[in-house]
Amino acid sequence: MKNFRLTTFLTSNVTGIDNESLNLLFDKCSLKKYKGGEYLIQPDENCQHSFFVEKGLLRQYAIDKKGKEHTIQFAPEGWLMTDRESVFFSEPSKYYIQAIEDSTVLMIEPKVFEALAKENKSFQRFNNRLLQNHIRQLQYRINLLLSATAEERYLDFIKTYPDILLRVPQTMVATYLGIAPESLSRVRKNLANKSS
Amino acid sequence: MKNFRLTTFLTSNVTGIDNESLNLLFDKCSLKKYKGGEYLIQPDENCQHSFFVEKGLLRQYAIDKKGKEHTIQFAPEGWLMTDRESVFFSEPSKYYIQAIEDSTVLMIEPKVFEALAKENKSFQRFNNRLLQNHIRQLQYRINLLLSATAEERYLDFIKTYPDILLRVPQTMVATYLGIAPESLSRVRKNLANKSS
DNA sequence: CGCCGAGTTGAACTGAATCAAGAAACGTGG
DNA sequence: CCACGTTTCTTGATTCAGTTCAACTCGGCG
Repeated sequence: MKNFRLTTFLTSNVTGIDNESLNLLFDKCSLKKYKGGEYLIQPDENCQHSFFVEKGLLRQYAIDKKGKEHTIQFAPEGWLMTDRESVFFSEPSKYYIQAIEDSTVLMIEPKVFEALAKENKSFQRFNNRLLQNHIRQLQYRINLLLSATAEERYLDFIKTYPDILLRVPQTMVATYLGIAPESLSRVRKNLANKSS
Repeated sequence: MKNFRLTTFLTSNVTGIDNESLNLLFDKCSLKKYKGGEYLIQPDENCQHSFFVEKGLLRQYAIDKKGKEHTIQFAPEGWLMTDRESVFFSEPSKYYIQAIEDSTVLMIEPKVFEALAKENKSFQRFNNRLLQNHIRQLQYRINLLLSATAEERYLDFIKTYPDILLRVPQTMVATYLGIAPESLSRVRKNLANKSS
C-alpha cells in the first residue's frame, strides 16, 4: 500500500480500521493533480466528492452579487475539504474550490465513506466528530465576525493558521477575514509600528 | 402516550421508529417549565442536555469582552436547541441559553440519543442530517455576514424567520444580525419610507 | 529592459457605532 | 382603571472603522 497521508489520517483517528477497509477505500478513490489556479469545482456544478489534500493547498470561495470574493476556508495537505451542501443535499454548488498551489488530491466518493461508516462503528463516530468539529469552528467564526474588529480577526487568523498565512496571497486572507485588501495592508502596517 | 410535539417531530422524520423506542425516550426525558427570562444554562456550566422546545421560545447568546450580547440562535416550539460544543466535547459552555417567553422544554440526555441512534439506522441518518443542515445554515450566515449590509441582513431575517421576528424584542434581533439596536431602528425606518 | 500582478499609501467618503436625550409601550400595584 | 416606574424604541449629532478609488512602489520574470 502506498504511504498516503490519508492512511495516517485514518489510522490515527479511527481505532480498529484494518488494511482491508483501507484498500477498499483506496481502490475506489482516484488521485488527481491540479496546477495552481485550477478549479476542482465551480458554481452550478454538482460536487460529487470529498477532497483529501495529499499535497498542496486548496481554498473554497464564493462570489457575491457585487462581484466580491469571500473565502469560506483553506485546506492544506492532511485536510479534508468538501462542499457538504452540494454533496449531502445533491444541490448544485454555490462555490469555487480552487488549487492555490500545485496540488495532489484524493477524490473520495461519499458512497465509499458511507459504506465504511456502516461496517465500522469507530469510523462512524469519527465522521460524527468531524461534523461536530466543523460546527464548532463555524460558530467560532460567526462569533468573531459579530464581535471582533478587523485587527482582532487578523490576529486570530495568524494564531490559528500561521502556516497558511505564509502560503496564500494577502488578498485571499483579506477575503477570508471579510475586509478589503487595502484594509488588511493597513492593519499589518499598524501592528508593525506598534511592536517596534 | 402524551401528545408531545417531539413525537410528531420524530415520527415524521424518522421512518420506522416504534412506540417502544419513543416510550423509552420519553421515560428518560424530563419536562421542565421556565418563566420568560430564566436561564437553562449559563457560561462555565456544562451543558448536559439537548432542549426540545414544546412551547415557548429560547435563545442562545454570548457576551463578548466588551460586554456586548451576540445571539447565536433562536428556537421556537418544535425546534431542538443545544450547545453542541459543550455537550459533545464535554467542555464548559461559553453561552447563555435563556427562555424568552414562558416555555416548556423537554430535557433530552445525549446518551438516550446515542442509544436510539445505535439501534435505529433511520434515526442515525436523521441525526446526521440535522448536523449537515446545521452546517449549511451556519455557512449561509457567515456568507451573509461577509457580504451583506445591515439592511440586507435584516431583510433576510424577515424572510427566513417571520414568526420569530414578531415574538422577540428588536434589540435581540439586532444582536443576532450583528448591528447596534439604534442602527436596526434606522434600517426599519428607512425601509418604511421606501415602501410608502 | 519593460511589463505585470501584488502590495502599499493617501484622500475622500460612507455605513454603522456611539452617546445622549426623548417618546412609546408595558406591566404592576394601588 | 389610572399612575408609576421600567424597559424598549426612536431620533439627532458626532465619531470612527473600514471602503473606495486612484496613484505609486516593488519584486519577479519573460
